[in-house]
Amino acid sequence: MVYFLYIYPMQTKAELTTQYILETVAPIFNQNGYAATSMKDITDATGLTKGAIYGNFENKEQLAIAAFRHTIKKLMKQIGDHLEQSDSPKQKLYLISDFYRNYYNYSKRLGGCPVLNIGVDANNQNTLLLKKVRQTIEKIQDQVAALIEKGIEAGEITSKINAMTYAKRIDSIIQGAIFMTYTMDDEFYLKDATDQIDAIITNEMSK
Amino acid sequence: MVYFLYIYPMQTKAELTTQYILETVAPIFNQNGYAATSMKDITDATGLTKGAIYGNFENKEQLAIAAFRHTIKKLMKQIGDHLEQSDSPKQKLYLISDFYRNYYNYSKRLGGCPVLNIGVDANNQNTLLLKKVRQTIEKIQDQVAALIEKGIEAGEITSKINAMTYAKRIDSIIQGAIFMTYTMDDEFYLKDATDQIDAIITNEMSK
DNA sequence: TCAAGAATATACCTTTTGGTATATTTTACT
DNA sequence: AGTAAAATATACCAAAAGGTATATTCTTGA
Repeated sequence: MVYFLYIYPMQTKAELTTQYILETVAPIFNQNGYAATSMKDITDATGLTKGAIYGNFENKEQLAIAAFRHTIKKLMKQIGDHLEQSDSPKQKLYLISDFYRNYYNYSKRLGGCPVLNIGVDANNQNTLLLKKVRQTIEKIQDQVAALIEKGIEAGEITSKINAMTYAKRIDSIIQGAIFMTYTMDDEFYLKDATDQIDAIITNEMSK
Repeated sequence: MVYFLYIYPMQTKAELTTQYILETVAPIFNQNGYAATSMKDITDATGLTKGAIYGNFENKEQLAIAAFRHTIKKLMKQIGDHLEQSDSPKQKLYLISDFYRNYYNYSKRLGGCPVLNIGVDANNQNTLLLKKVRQTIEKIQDQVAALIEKGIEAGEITSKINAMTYAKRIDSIIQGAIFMTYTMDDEFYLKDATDQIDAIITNEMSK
């Protein structure tokens, strides 16, 4: 019995199993969608039985929700880490653009863009999941808008623009480029869109 | 027997049934996605039995493909009709923007945007359906690019821009706005995006 | 109007679905 | 080390899935 191993992580074996299930299952739900993912897909991928899955999650829907949250958490952390390269709000805006420039390769590991995939999949299908997607989009937009506001306060960005309008506009452009890049399997869209966003920051938002 | 009734439409009763099935089923597939639409959903919605459905379509997949084509045909006709309001290529570009400005209300009747919904749904799921979506996107972009080229020839649009680049950029912006409008149930995105496209036509594309 | 052929309905099949009760194993703490 | 509790596996369930063979009904053209 190696007791000390359990002291620092403060995780029981069961909690690790829950995390393992989410890590394994999240990309599958993201890629296939809710209805197209069966419990057999899940047991096959994890190597666990239904007993184990249903011991950790109430049902398929709750598992899908937890899986989405797991992916979003990872994604948000990744973006946050990327933004630490600069302290300037304006530079952080460029860094957001920079993050999405290479988003195709990165998000493939997640099973695609969770916001796009689950957003479309849940629309008119799963109310709870759609709610989570909306919360995520709102959170991202709030953060971008806050960054713009900070830039205005810092004198880097012109006060003539409306922060939330630009946050929504940038978000919308990025989501469109993600959809096009995936559907056409062509990175042109993400490269071009991020170029355009850079131009917006430089030409419209800068003082 | 009212023979003349069948002279002009040149459609047998069976052909009308096929059309009726597609008209009824297309919005369901579009809204729910392929996997989440069951044959029971289809028989319930049409009031027909499996015998009738499978008499008219080989299987569920072929029905879904035919349904997608049916919706796209309707959509493309609608756009084409809308563009007839002007002969000027540049004005036609404004009309495309104008069409998508009110796309939320219009596309709801189709069960959502077929390009977005089926595009995301078919990605990594259904090869044939994804192929059809790609063909549709390419067709739309080719038409927009052709319009820009014509505008350049007519001296309405500057020859400095690359037609296909702008066609893809506009398409990507629109798809993003459609996704955001549906997911957030907020027409701001489509209104703002079409405003931005108008600005691009006026400020970047005009001579 | 009637017969042949086409279209549709009925009844059924196998497989898979999400989910669960219970048996077994593993974990964690004294 | 032993035991209670927690976690996981096994075996099963009813319902729903996509699909089909066959019976029935409807269309069509002579």
